[in-house]
Amino acid sequence: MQDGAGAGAEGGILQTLLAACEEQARQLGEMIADDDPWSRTEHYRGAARRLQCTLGKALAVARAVEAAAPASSSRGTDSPRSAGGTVAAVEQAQERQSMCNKRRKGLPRRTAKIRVPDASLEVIPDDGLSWRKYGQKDILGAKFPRGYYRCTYRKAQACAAKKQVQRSDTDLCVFDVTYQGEHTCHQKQRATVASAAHGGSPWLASPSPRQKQQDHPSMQQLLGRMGVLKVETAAGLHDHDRGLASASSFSFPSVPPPFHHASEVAMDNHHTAAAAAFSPSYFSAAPRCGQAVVDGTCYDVYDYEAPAGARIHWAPESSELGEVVSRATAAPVAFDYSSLFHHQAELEPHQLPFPPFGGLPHGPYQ
DNA sequence: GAGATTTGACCGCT
DNA sequence: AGCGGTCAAATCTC
Repeated sequence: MQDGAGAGAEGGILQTLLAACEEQARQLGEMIADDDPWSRTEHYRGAARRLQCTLGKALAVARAVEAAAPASSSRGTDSPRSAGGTVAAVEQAQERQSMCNKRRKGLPRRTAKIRVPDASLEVIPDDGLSWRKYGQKDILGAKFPRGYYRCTYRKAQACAAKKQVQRSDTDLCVFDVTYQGEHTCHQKQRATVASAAHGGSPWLASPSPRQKQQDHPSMQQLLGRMGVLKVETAAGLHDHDRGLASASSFSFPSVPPPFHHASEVAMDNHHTAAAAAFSPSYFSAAPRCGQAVVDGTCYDVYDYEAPAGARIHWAPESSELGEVVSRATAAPVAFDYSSLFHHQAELEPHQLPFPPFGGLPHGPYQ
């Protein structure tokens, strides 16, 4: 392992830069939390630019560190990057736990981080699929237990899909959701959502899951309310109609990382000042791939793992910050959400931690 | 009573 | 040996 003074100095710089990123991201979050999100576009843009500037510096340092590190850096052992900053350290600790799980099972795993605005909330958005809890475990080093879920139709339709839900230690508003295996069942996701509106489907362990399901809109419900998708980029605004057809043409332009895009989703419901942003960003080792704010409830969706071959270039197998940064910098990509739906052989829509916009006219969601 | 959740015990991997 | 993942009986909710 490279442990030279140069790498150490770069690690210190990286730590400083990432700390600045964290602060700027926090400021951006505070702006978003303000009352009138629609009149603060310029503030968002300014904050995003500052964040982009700082992240650009951090990326340059990370690239240098990555270039200096051996190609075969192990993920399970200590690496020089691990001392590079608090974010990286936390992510690496999470990665260690995750890798322990990966070694156990060969099934593909995808991890999403879902943010809720209120740390007191005990449930996270329903993903539209029906899950049954089969276990809960206290995880070493984790403040919160991990819940184990599998598809409700495991026996009826031999569906092997599973997921694990664990609240983040560092941010009570964040839930780490790990999906494992694929849904081979034919459960009607949208129907599930409809049933949730009438009493809910079980999703998370909570004192009264059936009751609480009514109190929080599912991601499917959130997206179902979306009328117009306004994608705001540095070049301006683009409107997209709802539905799969739009999702198919929903492709962000290629811009230099780290702050590729900022987008907003307008809702057709007047009384819900709702906005959603989709911005693959790199201020976290787990890039956010989606966010929705509905009825004052904000949901961030991250995804930092993907099945091999899936066109999620910012989702390396290892979520070590250094690797994320390196790949993102070395090969800037146009994040193409449509690829998630086009390449079904590689990544089925129902494998996603959240449903496609407006649902699917065909396929597993029917 | 059916179906879902809880929870302690067990299994298997590292 | 320690830990994460799963099982299954007990319990809960509707």
